[in-house]
Amino acid sequence: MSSEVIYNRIAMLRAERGISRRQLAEALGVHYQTIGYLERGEYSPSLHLALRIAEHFEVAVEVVFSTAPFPRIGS
Amino acid sequence: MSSEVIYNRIAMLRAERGISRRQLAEALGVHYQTIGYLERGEYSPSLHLALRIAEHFEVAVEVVFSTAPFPRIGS
DNA sequence: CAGGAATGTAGTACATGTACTATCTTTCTC
DNA sequence: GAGAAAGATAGTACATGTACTACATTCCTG
Repeated sequence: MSSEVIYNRIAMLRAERGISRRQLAEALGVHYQTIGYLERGEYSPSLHLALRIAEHFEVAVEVVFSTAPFPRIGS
Repeated sequence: MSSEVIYNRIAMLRAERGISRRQLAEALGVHYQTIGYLERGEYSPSLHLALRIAEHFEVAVEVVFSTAPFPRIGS
């Protein structure tokens, strides 16, 4: 029961960098559908994958993932 | 195959604060054996648990977990 | 219109994370 | 020495994360 929702900004970070899910998946070495599942919130990644995603975007884990919803862009 | 090793400093943080595994487990709402498994490296936590652990110790996720081994105390 | 790129949906299969119980050591303290 | 506290080991059961395949949809471009 580790079932609380985790919010993420993968889609935003991806949009910001202008890369597709497939490109991100390839860079991370995971299946491209896995990125889709994460962005849609169907489940949250393992810690290992989360660390690699944050590392790939060169940000802290908390910048990408949070137990609380991220604020909208206009603060 | 999210099977790469993740290192953690849970035992150190716990020692620093002088709390037992059971106390930490209780504070986090997980089974005390789960903390044991994590400290022994038998597996790494879910992202949700990792976020809660970092939050509990009031540090960033990367302070507690890393894909690379943590340096020993005498740097 | 044909075709490709990006995304969504559906479903199977397998590995891993977590809970839980029980038993064992070791260490500390009375 | 008895008992408690902390930790280790072993094993079962179940939920979730990831891979993978196939197909549908939308949008863009030649």
